[in-house]
Amino acid sequence: MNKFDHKQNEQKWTQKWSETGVYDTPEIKDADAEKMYILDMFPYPSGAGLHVGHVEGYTATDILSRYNRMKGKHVMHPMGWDAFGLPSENYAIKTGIAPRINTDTAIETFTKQMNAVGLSYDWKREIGSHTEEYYKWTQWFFLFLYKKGLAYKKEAPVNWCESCKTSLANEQVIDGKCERCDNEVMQKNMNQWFFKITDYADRLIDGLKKVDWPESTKINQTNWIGRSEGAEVEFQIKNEELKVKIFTTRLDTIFGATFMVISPEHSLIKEITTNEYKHAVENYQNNAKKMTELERTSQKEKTGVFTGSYAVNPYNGKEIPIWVGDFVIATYGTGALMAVPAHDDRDFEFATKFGLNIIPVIDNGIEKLPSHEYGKLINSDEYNGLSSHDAFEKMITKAEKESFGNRKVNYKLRDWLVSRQRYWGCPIPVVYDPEGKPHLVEEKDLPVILPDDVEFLPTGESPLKYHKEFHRRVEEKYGKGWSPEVDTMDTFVDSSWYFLRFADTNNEKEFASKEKMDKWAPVDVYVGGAEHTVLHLMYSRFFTKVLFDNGFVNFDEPFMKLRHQGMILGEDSRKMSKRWGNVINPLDVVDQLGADTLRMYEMFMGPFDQMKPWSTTTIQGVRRFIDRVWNIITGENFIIADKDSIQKVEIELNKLIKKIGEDIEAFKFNTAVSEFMKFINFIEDQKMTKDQVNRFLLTIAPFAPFVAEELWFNINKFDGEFTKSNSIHSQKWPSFDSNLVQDLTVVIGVQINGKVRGEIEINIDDSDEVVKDKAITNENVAKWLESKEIKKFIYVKGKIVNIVI
RNA sequence: GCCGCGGUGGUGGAAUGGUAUACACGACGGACUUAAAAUCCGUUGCCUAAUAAGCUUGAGGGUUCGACUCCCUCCCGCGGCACCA
Repeated sequence: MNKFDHKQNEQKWTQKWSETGVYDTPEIKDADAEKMYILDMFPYPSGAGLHVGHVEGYTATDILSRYNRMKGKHVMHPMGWDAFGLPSENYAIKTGIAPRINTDTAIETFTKQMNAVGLSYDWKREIGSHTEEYYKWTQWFFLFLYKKGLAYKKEAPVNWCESCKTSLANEQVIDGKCERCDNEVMQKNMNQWFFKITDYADRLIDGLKKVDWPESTKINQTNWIGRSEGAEVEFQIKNEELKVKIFTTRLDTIFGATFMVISPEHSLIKEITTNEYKHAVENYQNNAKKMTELERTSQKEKTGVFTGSYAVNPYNGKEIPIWVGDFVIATYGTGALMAVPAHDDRDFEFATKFGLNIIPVIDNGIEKLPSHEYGKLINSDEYNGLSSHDAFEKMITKAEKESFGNRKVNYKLRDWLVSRQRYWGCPIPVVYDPEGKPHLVEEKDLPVILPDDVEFLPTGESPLKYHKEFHRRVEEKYGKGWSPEVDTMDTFVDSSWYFLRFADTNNEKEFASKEKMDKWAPVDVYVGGAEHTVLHLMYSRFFTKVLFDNGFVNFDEPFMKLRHQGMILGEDSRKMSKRWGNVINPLDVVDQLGADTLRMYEMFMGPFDQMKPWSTTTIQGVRRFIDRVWNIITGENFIIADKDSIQKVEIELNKLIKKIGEDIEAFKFNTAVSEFMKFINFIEDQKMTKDQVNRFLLTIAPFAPFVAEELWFNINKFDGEFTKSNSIHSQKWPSFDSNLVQDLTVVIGVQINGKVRGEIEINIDDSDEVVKDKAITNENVAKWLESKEIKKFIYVKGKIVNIVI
């Protein structure tokens, strides 16, 4: 058996495709031409190079892109680099190699590897978030958001690792610990820049209705935003002019409020604490301050201290003690809550520990307290007997009328902190005057250039702080005493708009022209890992909505259809990692078995979005399949003259073409590959016409572009000259004849009382009577029917017969 | 704890109301070979002498002529959020 020479062919075709521009994005001149924007989440170019997980997602979008090009759509399928980021900076600290140098090296490697896998990117549209041409516009977005009132600076607590001497992003805090050194993360107040994403909370929830995304991703985002509807109610402090405001979603339970708890950071603590309890409260506050987030949330028991003060319930005038407890979160709601121990777990725990009253006020048929279900009110004076819902309405009406409360919606979502005390990121386009007041850099002066020659000092502070030229630039322009912002932006800012830049990569006047964005955006199909279900996807949606509101784009959701690839595990079913020694390098696979094999194997492994382990034996089977395709088609006398078209082959080929098209569109690549295998099993002892072979090759071309191109070229010759227009990847997707894909005769099962007892061959148009006759006279069926009465006869057309006896 | 996804042969999986186990891997038997590899042919859910009967989609119940598929209860695994009032 001959083998497909993957090494020689892959090298040859990669070069020819690139030279002839087979994958260039077409210019849309014809306004009616249907466009298709297919995008992968752009990768961080790490020194480790491409891994098999990348290849899975990229192969899927590649198949989709090739298929849609063949379907005559104008496809844009670009690739770029999310190049700023911490790993490169850490590597630089360790080795002294500047981030720009190791990043560019990694990009070169990635590009080579992607080409080796046969990915059909339009490299003419390549972008990198670390280039001046790109980050000029990232800075422009900062100015834009500021001008729209959506960027502001304030002092706020940030995650701080004392050992690394740096602030950390939320996503770099794993279970309360620093991801790099495993030290517990502290909260530290710093003056930081924020984007006001909370203004868009409701629209970020509502917009999810109109996109085709995995349900779990939508739910994750909705939960992250954490909208909850309730009420704010003010409680008067007994014997004081002060009021404490609480937030509750269960106003209906307010008659069951037997105490109040406020967070240790609450601003009123000083004023309401009585002398008797002052010492204890201050102690408690100091303790809370010292604790890390992790210590505070992982305490087994509730803790708290009494302030000595009482709050007056506005509904019944009852006085309830005010406690301080660290389970109350200062930044959520009002930082104070009314505790209803009969109907809330935490309040119940707290009340039990400190011997506070527990009064049930909801009858929901559950004996055991605490009970959360809604029900009818009890122990609630004039509200007794009302449903929870009606009571809420009546109570809120009273509160609004007497102005001690109002309806309120709260969100878990916080504004987006974008300042990072790091070097390898996009500089924030802000300068400070001698008084320390911030001023925006003017648009015409962008970009604020990130210097390359920084020193990495062991202090952990932003290296830009000590870069003399970076400061001198500002003083020269603005005057003595002026200084630059030395923090850089979160890399998620870079990736919040990159998909728009692809539409117009060389634009020097705008981040992208409206005309080109209208043509290409939004992204039609977006593929990437499930680890981005919240942050990147939500930030991009936020940016898009701001642009929509300001007339830059005519859509307000950036990614219409989204799919996540499942993680590929090591052969031992563990996550691939150096530690387990189970890492598969896709380039080794390309070298040994070829790119077509790697691509088809990764598609064959299982459902696209599911986690699945690598198998070095199963992939051999896929290589065998590629070799069989090669052997059969190059075999002597396999291809027969056109006039002798074989009907049997024609039917199977038409079915194949139909099924593959459907599977690609449904992201069911695993079943598509098995269909190809079935077809090859079938065709082995058949012959095909040249036209049939061509149509088969066209169908498999998106999956195995190298072997398909080689066979296509060998069969069709083209006078030995390869051009863009005679590439198999420039051809039309074959059509199928719907009359041929419908079987005329089928074999169906005959069941008796639901158990299959025999099978019969029927004509698809056979009448019920004919089928019944065939069924009951069938040998295997007849013996079960002897001396039995047929109670019911069911025939589902072309599917099954069931006889009830 | 809450929310979501999943559980099918020895293994990855197919089938989303109609013949469960397609396709592939592995295993076993055979051909070719001095031999091995490669390749090719056959068998392969369990039980069984059997191509007979019976059993089988995490467990139990229900709806239906018919359930991997729909409904209820429970168990297990994975992911996300997590003292959010």
